[in-house]
Amino acid sequence: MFKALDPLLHSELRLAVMSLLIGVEEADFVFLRNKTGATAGNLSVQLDKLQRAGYISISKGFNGKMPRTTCCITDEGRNAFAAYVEALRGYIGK
Amino acid sequence: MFKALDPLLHSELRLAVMSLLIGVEEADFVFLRNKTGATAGNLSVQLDKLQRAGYISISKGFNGKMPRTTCCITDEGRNAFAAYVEALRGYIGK
DNA sequence: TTTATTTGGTTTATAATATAAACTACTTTA
DNA sequence: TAAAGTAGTTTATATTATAAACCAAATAAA
Repeated sequence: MFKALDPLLHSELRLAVMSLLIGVEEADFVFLRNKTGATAGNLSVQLDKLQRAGYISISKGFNGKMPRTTCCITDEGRNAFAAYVEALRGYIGK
Repeated sequence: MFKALDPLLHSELRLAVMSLLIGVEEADFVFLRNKTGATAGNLSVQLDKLQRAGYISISKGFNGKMPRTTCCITDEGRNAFAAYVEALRGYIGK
């Protein structure tokens, strides 16, 4: 009845990030920060966790002279997100 | 887009408890422990938090000679649960 | 030109949380 | 009456989330 909820996704900010990334090809740090309203520090930490989990890939480059961190959801991330949503339904119905 | 998720409900065990309570008149400690698979200690702590938040009411009595803790969701709890589910939809779609 | 200020982050210290282990109090069984 | 079980609570610990502090480079202002 109550399947375990992936603790990596059961986190407000990480879930928001995954939710954003699932709908796009890729997204950069500033975009994610703006959309989520998170502080840069918090976002940095949570992106790192998602990357370590293999749920997203992060690449660093430059936009002109400014640094640019780009994130992209992985297949593993997509699957984990789908499984999380499915598990959640056991808690919230529908 | 991403509404804040009530931290009191964004917790696996507390959410499971609320999910159970929303469907019944009342439920006792042992029932909740069995259904959620939680340890008694963890359940005790989380029920206390839900009560302090006003999301459930707890009454203590006896079943014959054995102690019996009965829980019941409050209107506030119902509303909070509904709001939480609604907010979640902003993250997981549908 | 040097001195703020802004941008795009990371590191780290702290507070909050979740959880199990240890404990209490009582009952039932052998 | 000793041991085991029931129904919990308390508390110690590990994990987490978060913001504050920091860093390096770019740009704007004096």
